[in-house]
Amino acid sequence: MQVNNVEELFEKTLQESELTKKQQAVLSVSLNLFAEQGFDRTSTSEIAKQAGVSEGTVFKQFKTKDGILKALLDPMIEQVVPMAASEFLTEINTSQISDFEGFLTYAIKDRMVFALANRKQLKVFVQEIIRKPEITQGIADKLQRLIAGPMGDLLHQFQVNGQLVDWPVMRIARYIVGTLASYVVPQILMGIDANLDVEQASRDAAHFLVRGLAPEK
Amino acid sequence: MQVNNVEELFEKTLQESELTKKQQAVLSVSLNLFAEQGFDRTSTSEIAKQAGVSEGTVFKQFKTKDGILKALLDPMIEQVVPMAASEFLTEINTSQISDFEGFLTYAIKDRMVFALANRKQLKVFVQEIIRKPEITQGIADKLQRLIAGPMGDLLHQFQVNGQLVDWPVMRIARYIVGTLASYVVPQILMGIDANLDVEQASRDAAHFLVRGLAPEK
Amino acid sequence: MQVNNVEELFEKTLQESELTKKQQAVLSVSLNLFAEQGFDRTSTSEIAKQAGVSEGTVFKQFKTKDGILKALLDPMIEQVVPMAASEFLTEINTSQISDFEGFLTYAIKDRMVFALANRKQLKVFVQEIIRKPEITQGIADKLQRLIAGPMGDLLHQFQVNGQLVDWPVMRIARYIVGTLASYVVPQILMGIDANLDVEQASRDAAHFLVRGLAPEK
Amino acid sequence: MQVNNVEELFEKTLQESELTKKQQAVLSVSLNLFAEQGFDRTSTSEIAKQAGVSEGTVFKQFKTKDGILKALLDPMIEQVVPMAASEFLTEINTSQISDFEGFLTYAIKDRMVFALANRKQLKVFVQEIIRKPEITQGIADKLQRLIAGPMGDLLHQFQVNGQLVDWPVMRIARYIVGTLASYVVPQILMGIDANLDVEQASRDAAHFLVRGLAPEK
DNA sequence: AATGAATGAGAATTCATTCAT
DNA sequence: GATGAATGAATTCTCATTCAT
Repeated sequence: MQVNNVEELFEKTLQESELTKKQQAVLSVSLNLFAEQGFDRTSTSEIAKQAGVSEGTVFKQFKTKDGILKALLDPMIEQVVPMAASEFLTEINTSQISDFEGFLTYAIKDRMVFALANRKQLKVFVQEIIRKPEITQGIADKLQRLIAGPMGDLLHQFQVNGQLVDWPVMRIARYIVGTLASYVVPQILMGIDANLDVEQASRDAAHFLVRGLAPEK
Repeated sequence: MQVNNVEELFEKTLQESELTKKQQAVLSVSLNLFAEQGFDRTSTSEIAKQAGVSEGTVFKQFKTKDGILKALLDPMIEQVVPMAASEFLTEINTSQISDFEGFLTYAIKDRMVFALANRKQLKVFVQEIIRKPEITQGIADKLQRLIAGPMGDLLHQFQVNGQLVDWPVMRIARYIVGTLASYVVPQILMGIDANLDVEQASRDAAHFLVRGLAPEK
Repeated sequence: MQVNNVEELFEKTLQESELTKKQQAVLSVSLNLFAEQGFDRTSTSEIAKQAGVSEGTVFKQFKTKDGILKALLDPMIEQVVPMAASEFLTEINTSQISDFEGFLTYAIKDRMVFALANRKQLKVFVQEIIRKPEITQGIADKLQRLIAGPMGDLLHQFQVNGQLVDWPVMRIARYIVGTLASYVVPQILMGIDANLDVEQASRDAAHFLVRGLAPEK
Repeated sequence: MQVNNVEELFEKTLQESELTKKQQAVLSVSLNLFAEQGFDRTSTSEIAKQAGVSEGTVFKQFKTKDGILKALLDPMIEQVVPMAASEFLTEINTSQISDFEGFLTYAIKDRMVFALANRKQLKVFVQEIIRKPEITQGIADKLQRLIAGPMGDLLHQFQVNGQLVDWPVMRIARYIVGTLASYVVPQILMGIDANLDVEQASRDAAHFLVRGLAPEK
């Protein structure tokens, strides 16, 4: 997992798609504009102008303005919760991490990298979440199932191990996510400047969590 | 501090204002619509219709659509950071709280109540923050000054007391805010249903933080 | 006839009217605003604000916005053409002016003073003329009747006298009016600064006209 | 120089532009409506309806209502003063007109034709001048420079020749313009009917001016 | 007579979307 | 696939006017 070159990750994914150069430009420009000024405040004509294509071209591939949004968010959404659940967790198991702090450090670093690599998409995504309550509910359900399911099982293992306090999994998950967010959210909202040392930050966060979540005497 | 009746707090404030009934209705309806569907997706004609007034009336008092937003957020914004700094902190000192966990419990409960009482405004406020980067920067600066200033001094006292780990204040503040947010953000995003037990939640959060932030042996 | 204090002439007329102070203020402010920015670009609320009255008051006396315009122009319109025809011309006869240049000097000076005293009203009036073709036609008819009637008779006398070239009265009137306008129009359009020496200007204009309109050898 | 077919001159210019038929219709209709009822009293929806296009189309090309006005006036404005100064005056010199009356006849006829060919635009232009004092000042400055500069030199030649009275150039220019205006302004204000015999009128005007401006004995 | 909140009919302008070329 | 002129519904905002107090 490389922390570098995270910036161009989206561009590479673009180039591997079947889209023409112009359609790629539309997506790329749209992502930047949506992140900067919001979906509603970005007009399709502005997208066309900045992408150097005609107004018609914007709609040729993506049909509607919402279609562009979907094309931007769908690939990422599938990675947020599911990847956390499947690839990510199995990778955990295979690497035989039985150490809670090690697990936390790894998991937090992984999600930090993901968040930074998809900073703009996440910003757009958060906008959408706020705007559409039905989405919010859907996300909440998925999260709850994740915490109750695979993630819960994992945490439960650490509780049985005597490495994790005996609180409800929901409460534990809350603190983990909150701590992760305290590093990631400012990065997403602020923009470029942010030179977050991911290695250090994930170790710090894990350290704090391990202490706060240690079994009570 | 009353946790109940939080819902009608805004309505009461409205009635004490100098606005006519109709203008109050405009503000009240606007807050709900902005929170539900976002500022950009709410048309002034929809506001007028739901408030039972003419379109002209909407603009008579607030001049522009942004004027309505300002009328909704300004009173609250002045309470977010400053109140945390002045009234709130002095109240802490006068009540002679030398106990870190006590301090945390009180502070967290206070901000939770504030957040729940201003749930809708905060939702609208968050939308604005995301939309206008210049605002974000302003908020960030204020926060940093708060943490470096009064809040930092307070935390430093606890460090000297031997009740708080010797990490940079910024890091400590990060975890406190992150933990608080982990309770409050879902409430803000979800809507009414969520019946958070503020007393219990603030005790839980403070307890977790005290363990995570205890001085290292 | 005083050339001085021409500025306050309208204000004095106002004070002699039966209008209340507030209604006078409405008229006075309206005249200035109409002259500066045009009738259409002046809103009744702006009038109210500048006049220091409520929006309702503006309509109490004058019923409609057009009513204000009418109240401003009517008194002046009755002086433009008719006065030229009646009071003015009879005064000429009684003073026994048989000298063409004397007549011209007097007549031009009289109309110059009138124009300068009613500068703002004339500006508003010209705007109206341009806007409403039906008015234009009415004015044109009146003028033509004046020139064919009393003014024509007068000019004809000078032709019989051998002091005026034997051209159609219409043509002669054209040059007289054009020459007068060449002094007055810039004053009306420009504003205050222009300090026209009415005495000198009327003598100059008359002198030029007498030479141009002298009988051909 | 053809006096006939002046009516369709604007239409021809339109067709030679790069505008689509619909955009041409917008301009053409706008010119007529602005001239008839004034800029402020003409709504963009009325323009759209009469031009047989959608409201969106009106703004696609010209961005704003003022943009339409600009598109109508700009081409003409560049001809009013400058052309009088450059093309026009040089043409005078090359044709070796040393006769003052000949010069006047030519110049007046030229400007009459120009005014009649741009009757509607001039009407709209005059509306603008009255409305925007800052424009008025600009025009006045240009005119003054023209009269002080090339036009003044020319007039001075005639004074040296002994063909022109020894008055200040400003005064002479005033009478020339006033006399020209006395023919042209009624045409502009009245509308179509006016069948002005340009040949005859320019000869008449020049003749009158030559007499009024002859050197004093 | 005066007030000023309220009205509602438009006004200019924007914008996602379509479609003939 | 790409273009860009054209669309028309929707949006924010203005303004003359009314009316209860």
